Amino acid sequence: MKISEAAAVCGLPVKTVRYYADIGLVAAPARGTSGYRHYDQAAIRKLIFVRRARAFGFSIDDCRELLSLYEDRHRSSADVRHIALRRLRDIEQKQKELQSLHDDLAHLVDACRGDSRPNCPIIDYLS
Amino acid sequence: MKISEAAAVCGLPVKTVRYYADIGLVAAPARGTSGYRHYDQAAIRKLIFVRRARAFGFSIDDCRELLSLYEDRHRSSADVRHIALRRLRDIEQKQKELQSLHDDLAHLVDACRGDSRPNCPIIDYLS
DNA sequence: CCTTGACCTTCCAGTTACTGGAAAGCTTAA
DNA sequence: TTAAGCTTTCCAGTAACTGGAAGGTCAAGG
Repeated sequence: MKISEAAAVCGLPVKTVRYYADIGLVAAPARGTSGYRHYDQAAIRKLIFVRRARAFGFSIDDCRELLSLYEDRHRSSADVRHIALRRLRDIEQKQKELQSLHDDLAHLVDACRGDSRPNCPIIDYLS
Repeated sequence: MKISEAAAVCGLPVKTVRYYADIGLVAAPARGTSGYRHYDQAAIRKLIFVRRARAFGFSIDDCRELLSLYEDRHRSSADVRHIALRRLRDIEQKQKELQSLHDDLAHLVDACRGDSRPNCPIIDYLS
């Protein structure tokens, strides 16, 4: 499979697939005489795996670790769980931050008349 | 006030204050013969304003608009409110995304035994 | 056989909002 | 005077791509 077909099958942009090859995340297994990258089923599976992991917000480095665990028949599920739990804590942290931002900002937006006059609690708060 | 004092007063890193000057967000009002930047009270107030706006997650470009509204005695509060509402919608969007990420990931982490065996619902989900 | 268009390659630059660090100039206290 | 501690500019790096240019490859149609 050439890169555009592989990308289409995996649901990733071609540029991204090439980028993943460049950084050694998911290498193309072979190159023909043309110099074109060729992707086999194993590479396709890895690309899909990475797409799903990225959708959870795992970093590229996390994806590297997850991929190597994915490939490792003797992995401990504890290692996988550890990475996932770390990401979960990150998400929860961000949720808390967003929640207070949201509440504060919503309060200000609510208090602002939003008319043609200059008086504005939002500006007041930031001043 | 030289830059390090201004930065300390505003609660910003020196590097950031210099960066804001470079990109024309908050310019230093004057330079002495030494070439040092000097900050007056108006500049200090702008820096603090920007710090607070950034804490709400407003982009640098948003900060530019907010600053110019802050400076404009003839502003309409509607313009301020519009920018804030846009940011609020962004926050809400992100909250929704994080919520579903959280739920899905929490479910998987919960289902994973986290022991020394390779069996792992997290890996299964990503495969 | 030639050309055309679609594909592929590499490489460079830009994105966001800083941050770190090097090399050199200024200031001030001892 | 000299050394510490400020300041300056400039360059590079961060995360994870994305856009675009210049040029090589391939398959089909005339």
